[in-house]
Amino acid sequence: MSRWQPGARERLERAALDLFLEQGFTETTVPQITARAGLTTRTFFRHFADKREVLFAGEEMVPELVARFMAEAPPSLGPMELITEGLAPAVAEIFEGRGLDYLLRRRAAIDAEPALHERELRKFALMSAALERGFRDRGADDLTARLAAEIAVTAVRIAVTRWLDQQGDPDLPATVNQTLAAMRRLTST
Amino acid sequence: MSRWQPGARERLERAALDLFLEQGFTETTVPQITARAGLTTRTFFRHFADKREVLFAGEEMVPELVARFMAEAPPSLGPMELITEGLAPAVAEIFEGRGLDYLLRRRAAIDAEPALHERELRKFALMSAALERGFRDRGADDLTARLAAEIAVTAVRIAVTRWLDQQGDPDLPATVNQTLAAMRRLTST
DNA sequence: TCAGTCATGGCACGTCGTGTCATGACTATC
DNA sequence: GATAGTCATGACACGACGTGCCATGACTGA
Repeated sequence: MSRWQPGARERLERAALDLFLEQGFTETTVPQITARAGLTTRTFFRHFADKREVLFAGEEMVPELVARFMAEAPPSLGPMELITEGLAPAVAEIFEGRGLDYLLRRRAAIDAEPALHERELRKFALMSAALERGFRDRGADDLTARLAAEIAVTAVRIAVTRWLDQQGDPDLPATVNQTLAAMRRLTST
Repeated sequence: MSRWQPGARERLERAALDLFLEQGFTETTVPQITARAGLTTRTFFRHFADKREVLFAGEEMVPELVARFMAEAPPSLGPMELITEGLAPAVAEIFEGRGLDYLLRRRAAIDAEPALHERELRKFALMSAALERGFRDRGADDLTARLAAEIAVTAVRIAVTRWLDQQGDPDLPATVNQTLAAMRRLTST
């Protein structure tokens, strides 16, 4: 490249999100995205495995973050204690990387397209699997590990929804804790 | 048709599942499926919206079943009571339609292919949305309805996994109740 | 200067999924 | 029975997706 430009990935992500919101996901073709980004179709698929992945870049690392977070937590904590005490800050680290504005636009695109919604569900499933492994490594039995992991991601998923609904206020850790509290209240009914 | 044959859908479903297990989902082409079923490619896409749907036929009705089930339940029951008392039998009605053998083979195919796993997650998301609507119609506030719905489907998802792991014994309602009990025990820790 | 590496372009190709029209079997009605 | 309507299927063309392969040009290090 003769002159420097913002990285190809960023340009593709921006162009894709804009087009998805303008025209819809299905109506947007990969050549349209790459034309707007000043690249070719072949290059798009070198950066993203498929058309949806352009909205999910960099999320491969979430399982690793989760694994590290759990390995570093005090071994004395039981699964539920770990969730109620450690989940909120860890989640903030994962989800607050990009600006709220980007996240809201991204969610609008995802909500409008079942295929993207499915991909979002897979993201949380991967997070759950990482949590489950973590709990098992900390000595939990299989069922407890699975339950704790699913409860944790459920709380996170609901909290993220509410947090975005409220335009980011209160902040994500607080919303996670509120959601967890409401969950405990409900299940003890 | 001059001679009667098992319905086209059934033949396609059987052929597809067999091929997915023999060769994998990606390696199986739609023409291969239709050739084995004695039909043409165009006919496949008249019966199923895409290649994955051949393993998810008839599940559009689940939201309706859920809606009916909730409308018929005594209005006095709170969300959590409704889950602990009504979920198990309702789930059995939904999931025990086909033989255990089919369900186990189907799960093997789904577990081997992320794209199919995503579709499975969407099925549960639709169930959750139907439950959420039902809880709201029964007077629950938004957060409670969402939480109760997600808790219910989480329990169902885990119960189905365990039930299949155990080759169907104990039966699904019992497994759902065990799972719910374990969940309450864990969250009250 | 030369070799190696890396991102990109360009092209061919197989598969997916849809629109459209034609055909043939069954059904109802007269 | 003859006729018209409905329904499932076949056949074909086509656009979009995603991949394999090779060429090119920029940067890097000896």
